[in-house]
Amino acid sequence: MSPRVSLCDVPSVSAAPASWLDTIIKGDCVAALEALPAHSVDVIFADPPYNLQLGGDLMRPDQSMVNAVDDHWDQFASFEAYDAFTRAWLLACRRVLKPNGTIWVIGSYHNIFRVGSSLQDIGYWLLNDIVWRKTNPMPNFRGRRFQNAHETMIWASRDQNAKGYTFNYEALKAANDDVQMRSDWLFPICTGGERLKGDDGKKVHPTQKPEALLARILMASSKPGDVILDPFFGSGTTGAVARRLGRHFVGIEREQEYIDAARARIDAVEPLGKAELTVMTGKRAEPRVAFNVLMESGHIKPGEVLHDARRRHKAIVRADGTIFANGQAGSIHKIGALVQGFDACNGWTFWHTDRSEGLKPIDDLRSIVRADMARAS
Amino acid sequence: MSPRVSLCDVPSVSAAPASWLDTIIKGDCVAALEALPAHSVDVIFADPPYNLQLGGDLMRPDQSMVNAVDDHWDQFASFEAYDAFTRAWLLACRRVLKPNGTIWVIGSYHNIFRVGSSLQDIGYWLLNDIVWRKTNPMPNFRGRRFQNAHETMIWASRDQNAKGYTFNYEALKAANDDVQMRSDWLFPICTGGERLKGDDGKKVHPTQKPEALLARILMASSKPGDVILDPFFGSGTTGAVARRLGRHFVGIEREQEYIDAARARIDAVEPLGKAELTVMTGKRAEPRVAFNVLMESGHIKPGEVLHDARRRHKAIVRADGTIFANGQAGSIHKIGALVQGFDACNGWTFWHTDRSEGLKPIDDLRSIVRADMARAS
DNA sequence: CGTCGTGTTGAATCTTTAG
DNA sequence: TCTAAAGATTCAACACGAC
Repeated sequence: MSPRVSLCDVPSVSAAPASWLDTIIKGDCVAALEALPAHSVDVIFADPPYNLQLGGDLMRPDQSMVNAVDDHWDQFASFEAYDAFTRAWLLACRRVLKPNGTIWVIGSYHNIFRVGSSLQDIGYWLLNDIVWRKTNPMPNFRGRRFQNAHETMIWASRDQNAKGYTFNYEALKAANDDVQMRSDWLFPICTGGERLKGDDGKKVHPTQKPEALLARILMASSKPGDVILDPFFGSGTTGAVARRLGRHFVGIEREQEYIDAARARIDAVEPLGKAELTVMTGKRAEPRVAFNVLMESGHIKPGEVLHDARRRHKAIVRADGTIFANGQAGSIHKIGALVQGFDACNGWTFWHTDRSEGLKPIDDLRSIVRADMARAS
Repeated sequence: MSPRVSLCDVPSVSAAPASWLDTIIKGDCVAALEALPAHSVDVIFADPPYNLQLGGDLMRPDQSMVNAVDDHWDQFASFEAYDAFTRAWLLACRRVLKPNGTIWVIGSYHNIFRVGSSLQDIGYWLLNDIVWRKTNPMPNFRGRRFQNAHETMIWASRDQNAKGYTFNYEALKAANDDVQMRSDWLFPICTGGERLKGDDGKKVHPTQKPEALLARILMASSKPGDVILDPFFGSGTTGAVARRLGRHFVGIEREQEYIDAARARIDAVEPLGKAELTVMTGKRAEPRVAFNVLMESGHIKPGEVLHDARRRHKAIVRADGTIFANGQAGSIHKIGALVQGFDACNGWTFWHTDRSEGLKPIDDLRSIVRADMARAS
């Protein structure tokens, strides 16, 4: 845990393990990075402040308050200030990165465009942007925007012409039902037993990342024995996953509270054996097809009339993806319930198209769309 | 199709349709934008050059050549040159945008970070970043990166404090099986019969966007009759979808070949009828009905007791249109908040009448009054 | 031991109108 | 251009107690 190590330009294939390996360095990330040897790190994962720029409090519809990220470390005076901060830590990271090393940075639309531009300006070479799709994101409570259901990660090499960075293409493909791993990943946010909580039962860190996300990142872009650096260590997810996967880690963190929690967490991790390190991960099911998908894919057209199985009721499809009957518009479920006088209805089985083959439930069309999607992917 | 129209600052509610509506303007996009009146456009969709920075030709494993986007319009000498270009057209767009207008920009990791930063620097306010997940993306042939399976769109308002931009939240939600629309969208890329092809059988435009994508964008963020501008019109997907959905369009394009293809394509589009285009709206769009109107119309009488849904609280209606509980009188909202100990409350859904049918929210009475008003008018 | 109902929560740039 | 008031708004998990 001593940040003061002798500077050396050896590409870190030294025999004796460095003293800063598998430790958490307390302090400012730029200063700590500058005390590390150059070209000593294989992969960097960085989860910097997002610069959320929140206004006042936000209330849920039930009048409970949303626990906002309003910590002091997320406050920046301007885009210029945030850019200066971003450039500083990205430059310091680039110095400690091996020539064939890569960096991952995660962010939201508040900051990721600043980060991406800075990466390019500094000389990093973008390899991919990866979308983390959340299975269970927070809703948009006011109904004035789309639900913010993803975050973006940028994967970049140190230089445009960097050769030989690690990318375990074959392993990823094998783990992904023998098709290459895409740039959109589906994971739940970190909740339940994985989420670190203090004695008061409250979450230790406001933005703890799920281990599954880090596991895929490290399995994809590093090898056992590699050195993984996280300049915004927080609750230590990067360290915990690195240790479990047989990688070395270096964390940098300013807050003692986070350091203590991270160290205890990492100490409790049982590293996997060599055999188990081969491969993991897999595809998550995602069969949901909403009614608008049927329209957008051309299987149902605006103006078409839908019937129930006995032709007692009918409804007209509109371009916005709602259907119209009895003077009211709404979802296939709502209108299905309305015309029957019920509280609820499964519109997929209730409503039918009436074409040359006769009445067919619209659920049949959904099956076709699902088959198309499966064949295409 | 005359780019030279007289400059006017009228907010475009002029009686006679402007001559540039539903036309394709030939020329440089910044010059053409500067010839349009200020504050005249509701929604902009822009698909700018991606600045792809491709090195040499890309070969598939079978040594066939990938038909990369290497047109001259996609060549920029440096990030600085691309940024200057980006700022210029984004500034010109901002001038023609109505105060409550919004802009969509689509891009890939090559350019979207430059675009997003420029949007923020210029003063646009980011509303969402939307991920277009492709069901059938091009594979990564080299196996050195993740399959690039998505593109990113940024949705932004003209200013941070812009009020009243169009977002058809309720319709999107209804079409999405009654859950709010997320920021990750799944669509196939444009292929098959939809893809414009020349006499030689080759695709007319290298990056033709699918109509389904534009349809969701326009259904989400515009109304029938709105003006939709596309400064990089290309093969005219924006115009074709706008026409079909009953919106006006303005396209700007430099290449005569694209203009010809787009015009023929748009001319063949059959606009949908008014009924199919009606968008489902929620309570926000309903005329305001104050509580005292319920009393004046006899739907609620002074002295009646209101309850919350679980009969935990009650209040008495007074002749002046206030209600009384816990020793205080005030609006249905204020007293609803008071009895619950909250800062705010929607009294329309909180308070219920208790008559022969049991508890019913007073919002139901408001619906009846609205229906009466509609019938009378 | 389940099931059901209730309550809590997560990186959030989250309203509109009248006066 | 202010402020105050009206009024609109949530999805997937998890935890916990009751039964």
